Amino acid sequence: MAVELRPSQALRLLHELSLAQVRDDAPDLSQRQLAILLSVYLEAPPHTVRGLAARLGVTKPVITRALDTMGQLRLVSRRRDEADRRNVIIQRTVEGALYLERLGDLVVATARALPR
Amino acid sequence: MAVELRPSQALRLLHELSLAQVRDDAPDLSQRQLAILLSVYLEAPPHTVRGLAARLGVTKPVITRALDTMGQLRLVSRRRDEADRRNVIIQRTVEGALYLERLGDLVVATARALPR
DNA sequence: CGCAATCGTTACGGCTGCGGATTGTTCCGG
DNA sequence: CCGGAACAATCCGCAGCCGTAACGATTGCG
Repeated sequence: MAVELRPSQALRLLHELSLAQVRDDAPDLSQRQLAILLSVYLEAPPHTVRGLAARLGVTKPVITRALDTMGQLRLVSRRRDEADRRNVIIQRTVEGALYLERLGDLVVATARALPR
Repeated sequence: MAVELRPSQALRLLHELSLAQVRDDAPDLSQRQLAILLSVYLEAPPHTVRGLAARLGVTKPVITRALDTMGQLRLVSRRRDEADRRNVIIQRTVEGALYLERLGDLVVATARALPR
């Protein structure tokens, strides 16, 4: 067990985070998009459309569309799997890593400012 | 300073939370809706449409629409301010309190399970 | 070698939320 | 008492995401 947190603190944390997200008009990702992004960056590659769909419990078009959107934002990129050209490998990008780095820092800073 | 958390832990926390949210097909609120809900439940009343709009930095129709949606979900309710009948007072509900209670517990449980 | 299976994408109709402008009601100052 | 200000709701056209059902490309089994 690592992070001790009371329910009231948890809700305050979510509150501050949601306010921060809403205010700065960054291209706020949907819950699904964020889940995909975090899966790609935190779990071991390779990542495929089918694998992500199974991981999230959603259909494949959901993944394809989310990748379209996040690809335009340069948060992820796609590449054909040359070993099996039916597959598409989802890859990380510098912009995506930066996005998550700033997001992580925001959470840390917000958590640190919580009343005890 | 209360809650110590490293960036990698923060991202893992978000990852687990987003996966949980995506999987159970609960009526997942948008970021804005969540921000409104948390403002209503964590900040001191009374809450008005105008006040919430200013708090979030969005226009009033955004608040009205979000209240429509969350009102149908019974997460909040609306009442005319009898003192100034131009105002609408946003009120908490049992269902809303329960929703946030479960959400807070989920965050706590997820945080507790994070690797040190 | 052909044919079913797999994989990702696209097409379609529908739903929801958005911003901006407008409306109807209520309040208040002159 | 009345005209403007304040407030929330509604209307409008638009953009994004949804689920289902197709589709084209690729693979590998029989």
